[in-house]
This record gives sequence, structure tokens and C-alpha cells, in this order.
Amino acid sequence: MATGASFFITTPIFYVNDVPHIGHGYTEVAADVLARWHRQRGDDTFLLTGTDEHGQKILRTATEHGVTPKEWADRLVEDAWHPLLRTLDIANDDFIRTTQPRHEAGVRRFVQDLYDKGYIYPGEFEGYYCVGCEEYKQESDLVEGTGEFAGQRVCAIHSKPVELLKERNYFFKLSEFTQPLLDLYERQPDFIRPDSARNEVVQFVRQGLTDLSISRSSFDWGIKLPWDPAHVLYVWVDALMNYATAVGYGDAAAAFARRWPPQMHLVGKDILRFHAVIWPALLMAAGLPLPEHVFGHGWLLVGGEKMSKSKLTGIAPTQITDVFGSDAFRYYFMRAISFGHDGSFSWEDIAARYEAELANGFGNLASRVLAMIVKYFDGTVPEAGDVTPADRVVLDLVGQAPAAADARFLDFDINGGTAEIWRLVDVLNGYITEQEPWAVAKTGDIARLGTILNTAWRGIGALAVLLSPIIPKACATLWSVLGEGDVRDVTITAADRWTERARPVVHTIAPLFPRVDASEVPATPVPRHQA
RNA sequence: GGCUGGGUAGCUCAGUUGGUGAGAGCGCACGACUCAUAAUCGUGAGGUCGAGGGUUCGAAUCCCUCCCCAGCUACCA
Repeated sequence: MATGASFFITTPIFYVNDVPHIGHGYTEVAADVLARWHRQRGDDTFLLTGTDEHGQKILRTATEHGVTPKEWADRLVEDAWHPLLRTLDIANDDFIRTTQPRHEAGVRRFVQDLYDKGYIYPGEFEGYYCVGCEEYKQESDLVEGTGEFAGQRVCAIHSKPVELLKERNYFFKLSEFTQPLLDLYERQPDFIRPDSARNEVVQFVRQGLTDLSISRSSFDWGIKLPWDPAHVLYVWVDALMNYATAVGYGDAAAAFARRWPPQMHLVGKDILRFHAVIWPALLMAAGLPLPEHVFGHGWLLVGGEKMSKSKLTGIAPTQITDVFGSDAFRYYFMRAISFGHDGSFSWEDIAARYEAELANGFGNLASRVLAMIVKYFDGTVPEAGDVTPADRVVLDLVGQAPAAADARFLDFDINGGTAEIWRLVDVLNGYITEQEPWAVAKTGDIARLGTILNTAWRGIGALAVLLSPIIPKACATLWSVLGEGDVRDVTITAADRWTERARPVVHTIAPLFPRVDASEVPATPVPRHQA
């Protein structure tokens, strides 16, 4: 495999200080499903994720814990972020850390290049600095002071006056890219997806961009500027560069040429601006090809509001996988949320879909088909005889589903593609109930019975292939009784021809999605202020 | 305040460029069946498509005004 077109997809790198929640998990799963789909259709696929480890906040928390920032990051990567990927069955091809030499070297080369080309210049950064917070504040972070500070602008957190400080910084000429970016959005309307995200960005850029301060000299936990080691690079520029350094920017020309540019940067809409404005501007300045798409997905809503730790609605991925398993996590968020829109999460909803769709729908379908082949044919898959119109409907759907789903996934329509495949689950359950193979068995019409079960068997095999990117564990289990080898090696766009790898004899298996006791399902948290 | 998106059956949501009596899943009621994880299949009840105007032969779908909800309003990520 891997002889087809390049499909390089990225997720944001995790800020190591964060605590993993289902929002991180959602992004990773979506990227992983798309990557697995492309990989299984033969594309030269590369899924990248990693961690963002520089910056003042990490330096500060590391110091508070009495360790070096690198030790702090090492600990979090091992304890939090690698486990997140394992928990959700993410098959990433690489995991880059911004503290790795390959990254730091590439970043230095990149900024030196921009400096040499005249896109970076020294300037004065002026801002309101809060001594308590030890950082600069935006106008919007300030409030009117009260009491002894009445009439002054004070920090919203410390309620003390801020100081107007000037710092000598290096700036990137972002302002020069206002028009080139608008041209880009115009020329390539699907550069930013979905349209709602694009509208946000276009409106923002139309107001005009100001140059971006890209260095700091007040702390040193970051990548030093090659021409002025007193400054470290602004963490966002540092972080964005991971997409390039991970695939060999400035170091491995052949590898870089193979992967670059990315087909898709998948990000949450909170960081869309960095990816759809600053990042393409940096790439334009460097003369590098731009990514094909930046996709801003929606929020996970709990109780009607963006999930939030401070409102006590934050949920850890393991809370869900401990109860329902990783496949259910993956399926639920891919199926229930219109990709690109915000989506509501509730325990009641995931429990209902788990039972109705995974357990009663797909899992039970596999059970009943295998059970009947075992019961009526001792497990030997029967040949199909004369095909009736009812059989034809099923067989046609099996034949059409791969292309129909493929079209959706190529358009990043994950929930649409999943729904397309799921039609087969529903049709097969209906087909079996209507054909009543158990009644046919009593009549002694073995030929007809064989045709029915052969048809159903073709269907569940196709499902094992098609659903593999979404629910890999269950599909691997099902495939182990149906076919030879690894299901991921069956070309997904030819899933209807899976029978070329079929095993002649099947056996029954434990339920793919065993029922979950309602008492194990937690109550959905309510946003704090609503409680 | 400005910007973006949303307000459609009890719940979660679809509804292409306006056109047969407004849809799906879940939930609920009734019925069929027994291969299967007490699973499956069928039928049915249920909606002033946020409010009010307007354009049109005809609008959930276009225009205007308003109400409500969420998010964003850049150098912490």
C-alpha cells in the first residue's frame, strides 16, 4: 500500500500543561478516522500529533513543582498525552515534541530564513503588564479599578493597576499579508472549512492585520533566535512549525518533499486564527507551499455550553472509555456530531446510542448471522443459489456503499460517511427479519437458506472492512472469524470484494458490544451557574 | 457594541439553487417474529418550522425588524 496520493493530516499539538478532556479526544479521533480511511484506501498517509512544551506558563508550573521545564514536560507527556492516544486507539505515524532537537533546529532555520528575507524586524512592544500575573494583558482583560484604584485600569484577576511597559521585541510583518491572505481565501474558498469558520476568519482579516510580536526576552524557556540569543521565539510560531519540522523541514529534503504540504490541518475553532491567518502568512513569507485545508471543528457542548473545567463540565476521555470502551467513544462522537458544527454531549445520549446502534444494531447483527451459519451449516459458509429481488437489494447496497462512503470521507464528512455505511446495518437487520431464515430452515429448503445467510454474511464482512477506521477493535474481532490477515489490508473502496480473503468456516464470538448496566453510567454534569 | 453560528416533533438533529400534504434517529403506544446481546421488524401518535412584517402563484428555505441562546472580539495556549 501507500502507493497512492499523499494524505498528510495534522492535529494541534497538545499544550502539555492542559489536562486531557474529551475535546482533545474528539479532535484526535476525527483525525485518526480520516487517516485510517485514507490509509485503507491506499493513500500515502501520515497522521501527526505531538506536544507543545515551551512558554512561560510551563516554566512557571515546572518551577512550582521544583523540576526543570523539560522534566515537567517529560512527565506530562508520559502520564497524560501518550496515554490519551492509547486510550482512544489513535494510530498516529509520529509524535513530535517541540523540545526535540529536530524541531528546534528546523525552527531556527525557518526564522533565520524569514529574518534574512526581511520579514522580521526589531521593534518596540508596548503593553500593560500585571506584576501579579507576570504577563502582559490585553485591553479586554482590564477592568475599571475601585476604591483606592478608582479611575485606573486594573488587572481583572488581581484588581491592581497594571504597568505600561515597553519591551524590545522582534516582529513579523504580518500586516503585509492582509491582502495576500484575502486573495487566498477568495481564490481557494475551501482553504478554510467549514464555511462558518471561513466567514469568521475573512471578517477578521478584512479589518486589517497588525504586525506580530514573535519574540520574548523576559524568560528563556523557548527556542533562542539565532541572531539574538537574548530572545526566545513566541510559542505560537514555535508550535505551528511542528507541522513542518516533523516531516523533515530544513533537514531531510526527500522526506519533506514527500509529505509537504499537508492536505489538512484539523483544529478546534478556538485556534483557527493561528492556523488560517498567521500560519499561511508565515509560509508565504518563507515561500513554502500552503496546506490544502484548515478545518475548524466545533465545540463539545455540555448542558448547552462549551465544555469547561471551570464550570465543572469537563470530562476525561477515560471516564467514557472505562464504561463503554474506545470504539464506542470513537463511534459516538463521529456519528452523533455533524462534523464542523458544535455538538451536544450527554451521558444519556451516548448510552442510548451505544445500546441502540452498537449493541442492538451492529453487534447483534454480527451475532445473529454467525449464530445461524453455525446452527444451520455447522459454521461452513454456504454458497449462494438463485438470487431474489430482496437479495439483490442487499447485494447492490454492499456494492455501492464503499464508493458512497468514500465520497463523503474525501469531503471530510465523517458523520455523513458513517451514516452511509450504517444504512447497511439497518438494511441487513431488516432483510434477515423479513427473509426469516429460521422459518426457511424448517421447510428444508437448504438452497434458499444458504442464499440468505450467504447474502447476510457478505454484508457483515463488508461492514467489518468499512467500519474499521471508526471502530477498529470490534472490526478486527469480527474480521478474525470472517477473513484472513489484517482487515486494514483490505482496500476500503473495494470492501464488497472482501470475500476474496474469506475464511470458509466461521464460529460464534462474544458480543462485540456487550450491554452496559445503566448504573455504570454517570449523570451528565450541569454547568455550574445553572445548578 | 461589532462579528460568526444557531433557534424545526418530548430529546438530539437533517432539511440541495424557494414548489407534491414538513423529515430521521432515539423515546413513547400498539402489533409481528424468535436466528440473535429480552435483541429484530412493522404500524401509529406527536410539530403555529423563535416572533412580526414583506417579496412571490407558492417560503422552514429569499428580504427587513425584533426576541432568545452560544461562541469570538488576536501575541496564555
